Amino acid sequence: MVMFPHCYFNRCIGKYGRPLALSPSKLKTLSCFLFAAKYGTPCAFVESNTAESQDWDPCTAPFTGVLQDEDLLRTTHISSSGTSSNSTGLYVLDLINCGSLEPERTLYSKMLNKCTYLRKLKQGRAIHAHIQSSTFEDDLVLLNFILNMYAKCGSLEEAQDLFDKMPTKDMVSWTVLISGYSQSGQASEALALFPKMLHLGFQPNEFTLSSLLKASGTGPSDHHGRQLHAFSLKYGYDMNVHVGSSLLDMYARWAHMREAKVIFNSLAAKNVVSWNALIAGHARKGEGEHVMRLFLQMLRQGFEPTHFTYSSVFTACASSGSLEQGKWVHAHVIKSGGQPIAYIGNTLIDMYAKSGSIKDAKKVFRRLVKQDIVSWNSIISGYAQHGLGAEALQLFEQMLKAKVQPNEITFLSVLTACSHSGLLDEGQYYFELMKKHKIEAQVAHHVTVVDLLGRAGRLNEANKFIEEMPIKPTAAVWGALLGSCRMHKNMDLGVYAAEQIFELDPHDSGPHVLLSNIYASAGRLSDAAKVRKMMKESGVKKEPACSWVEIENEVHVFVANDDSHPMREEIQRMWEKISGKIKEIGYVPDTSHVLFFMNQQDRELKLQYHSEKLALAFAVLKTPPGLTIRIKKNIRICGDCHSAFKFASRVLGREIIVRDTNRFHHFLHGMCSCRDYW
DNA sequence: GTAGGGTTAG
Repeated sequence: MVMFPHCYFNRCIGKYGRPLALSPSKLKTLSCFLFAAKYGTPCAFVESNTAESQDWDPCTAPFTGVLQDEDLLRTTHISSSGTSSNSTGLYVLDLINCGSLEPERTLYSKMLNKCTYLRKLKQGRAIHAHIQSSTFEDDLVLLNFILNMYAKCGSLEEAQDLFDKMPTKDMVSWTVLISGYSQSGQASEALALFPKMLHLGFQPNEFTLSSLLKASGTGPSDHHGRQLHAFSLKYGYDMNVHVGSSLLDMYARWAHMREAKVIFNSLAAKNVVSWNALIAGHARKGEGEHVMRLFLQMLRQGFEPTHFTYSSVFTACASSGSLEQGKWVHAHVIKSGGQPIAYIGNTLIDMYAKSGSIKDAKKVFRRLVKQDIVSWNSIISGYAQHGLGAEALQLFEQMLKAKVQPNEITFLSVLTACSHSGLLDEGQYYFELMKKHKIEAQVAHHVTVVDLLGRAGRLNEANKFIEEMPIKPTAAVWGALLGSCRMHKNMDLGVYAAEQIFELDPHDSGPHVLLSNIYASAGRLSDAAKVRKMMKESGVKKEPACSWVEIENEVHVFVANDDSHPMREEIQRMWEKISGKIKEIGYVPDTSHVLFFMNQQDRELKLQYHSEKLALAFAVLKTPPGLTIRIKKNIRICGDCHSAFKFASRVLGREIIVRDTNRFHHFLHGMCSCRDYW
């Protein structure tokens, strides 16, 4: 390499345009540039962290970075770990024509790697162009670097193009392309390369297999994954910890947890990734207890959880609503210290919101160093689920002020907030606002608008809205209308909506029950019976209702009419006590939500043992007076329980929070936060 | 020397 004369350092200028004197001592801390490409764009600089004043030689110092900007090049100090900061504040001007330096091959590769890591496609392209006019034009290793740069920067077209034109390819070339497709979500393209490479005589290695397996975890069917599994077994790759982890992750993504577990157990050497993949699989299925068990097991075996682990654990806590467990794990994160809160902050917000503590969710949100789109969406959605519509809308406006671009999820949360708080005008306003932000309304957005109009009693408008939808209405859209018809006792439109649903999704029990209830409350008992019969004949089954409460870190599950609980007699006595007290202050059992063909007494009896009531009675037995009771349900709370809980919050003098599949209900002083919208 | 696996909002 040509020696780089020291006078070139004078071309470096400081932050405010003044020449920057780079004394040998400064060279120790500041970076200086070494190379400028003919085209002016790509530049590398070296960090003199190994330098010792005069002995330091810029030509032999290790490369650690690439200059980033185009014309006026502002260098970003890049530490050897690859993270960047602006600490040097060094500006470099006019690097063009500073010499006819011919870069070394390693220089190209280092620069390409930095472009790849920093996702600098433009600079990468310039380096590619430069290489094409050099003697390294056909260098396989350098071409692989370039290929990797295009693939990682998301330009799969350029990657594929280069791959096709490469005079020779090796396993790395194939793996780079496969992983590129796999990482950019183009699973089918990645998987299609597998037979091609076999055909050309290339044997996938552990790297290739991992990438292919990742693709099959998100691909169109688990068929490819099983094929790859067989291949791994044949060549003994299944024992490799990387391939093994990928295999287990692939099965976990297909929710084949039994197979995932078998692979996990068979792994001689497990690592954090294997644990994370297994935990994430169970977390995706909402198996909270299982996740907690695995997490503890992992700790006991001396593995250090990463932010991936915590994210999955919090996701699991969010879906089971285990506030105590979530808090415990949160404390564990803080105690263990090492985990950057930024990575897991968003899952924490979600966990607290879904476990019923919106206050803690807000606290975490406020403390985040940087609030990104996911943070905002999580907190807005949290407020929406708790029926705090005004607060959710306020946050949304704050988000716009903070110049964070909302996406379709943001708007869905905003619309849900309006729907859960009965804010009709606001809902319509924000639905229109989506167009301004160039976000296309999806089915889910339309559902919330139908819901909003329907609840407000504007059923015909809601129907008209559905008719004029630019996309095909789904069962969920008609379901929103049907629910509103039930609420406002509009039988004709309700029947019409139900018919649409039965065509689109004949196996859902919800609409059948709603329709039969609509008939029943209109006095059309024979029609109601017909719907029930239809349900029975077509094998439509209702999901068994259950509720659960968490007491002292343990989850207790209750099923309707459950008489298997060891404390059932005490629980029943407690409910009777509560029931007596609330009847005194005006509670009247609302039997219209129960099967209409029962007599009044049977209906009341049936209602008494609704799972949420059992859960409430149990919680009252097991917790000190005054403490907030948190109950979770796997279906929506029924009208009678809703009414009973309002009275119960008064006679018990404590807050009861119920999370159902739709939202949160905070019962306090005889009222509910949903203001009877649910 | 270049290639691989694990999170988050609906």
